[in-house]
Amino acid sequence: MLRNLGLRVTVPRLKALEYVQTHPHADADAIYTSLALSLHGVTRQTVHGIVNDLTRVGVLRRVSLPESASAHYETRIGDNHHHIQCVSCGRIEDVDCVVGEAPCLTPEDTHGMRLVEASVTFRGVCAECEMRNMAHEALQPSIPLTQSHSHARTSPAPTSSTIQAKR
Amino acid sequence: MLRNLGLRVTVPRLKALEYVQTHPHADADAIYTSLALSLHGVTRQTVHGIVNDLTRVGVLRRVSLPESASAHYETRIGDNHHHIQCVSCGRIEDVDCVVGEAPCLTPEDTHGMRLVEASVTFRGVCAECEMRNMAHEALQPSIPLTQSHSHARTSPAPTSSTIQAKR
DNA sequence: GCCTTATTTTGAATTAGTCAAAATAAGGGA
DNA sequence: TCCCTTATTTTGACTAATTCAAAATAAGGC
Ligand SMILES: [Mn+2]
Ligand SMILES: [Mn+2]
Ligand SMILES: [Zn+2]
Ligand SMILES: [Zn+2]
Repeated sequence: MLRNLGLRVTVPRLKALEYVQTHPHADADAIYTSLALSLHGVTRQTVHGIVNDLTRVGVLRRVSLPESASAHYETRIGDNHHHIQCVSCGRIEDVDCVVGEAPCLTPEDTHGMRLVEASVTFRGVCAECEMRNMAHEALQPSIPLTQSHSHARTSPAPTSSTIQAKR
Repeated sequence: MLRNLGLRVTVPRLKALEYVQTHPHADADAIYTSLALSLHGVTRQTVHGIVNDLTRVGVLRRVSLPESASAHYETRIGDNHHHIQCVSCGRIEDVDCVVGEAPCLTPEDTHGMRLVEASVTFRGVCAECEMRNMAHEALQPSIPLTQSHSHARTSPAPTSSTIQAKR
């Protein structure tokens, strides 16, 4: 499978590929952690090399989301799909193209740019996090919204380049 | 303006704000470079503190794009707009909401998540880069697509979690 | 003008990832 | 099956963006 793409078949590559197949949207670190279990001396660099190679030849797709520090990888390629991510726990799920066909959105004004692609990411709160957050609210009576944020810069708030979605 | 938001009015804050107003989508480093010109001892930490504070109180909006390492900031807030970014030089322009109103997209299946927002980023190649690339192509005859990527991991290719856009 | 406390400065740490040279192993040909 | 070339992995160092924490400074209410 890798052979005819000009890549040598190695244990790290096979294990990494298998992991991503069973764990869609895994990031380099998750893959590394998994490989480290079975192989003794794998390093993060190895994993980065692997995902770069596999992405280049088209076996993997690199999924880079806004607000998300690390890149994620998946084997579901070829079909154009979007993603929805929980703003609380970071969990990612696939979302089929909203409009349908692959070319799905076009802006009014491209500012003279040749449009290459449109990236759509939905953000939300998953059921588990919703539940957990409710529990927390019960404990923390009412959040002091206009808190005069003392010394500590408390805001880990995920503000983003996003638009309100219809519900 | 900052005062009644509970923030003290300081020189770094005013300068940073002014810079972002005149340079939409500036990142922390650009702001820092600008401030460093007039103020002598400003540090990057100061800038990060400022953009965090201003983002928290809603004076700035943090724009985080896929494939983009650093966050960008703008004063155009409240209206829901998207962005188009040149994949070659990173230049960012505003794009009005494609669908119109603020709630603009909804996925078929939210996988049980409460939808919070939808982030849409267009990617393209700006006129200048298009021109520059053409010049390069003239020099580099035809790109050997199936290059047996020797030792060097050559791919700085910006693969992304995106969908092909209609042209 | 003083004092409290928010803000900035100083200094260090973290995370995701890249770069390059040396060691190792894949797999095509003998 | 063994060998050799060269791709891949390992080792080790480094960058960029950002955060954390303690000490120094300055805003602005009194
Ligand atoms: Mn996916
Ligand atoms: Mn904008
Ligand atoms: Zn969640
Ligand atoms: Zn450009």
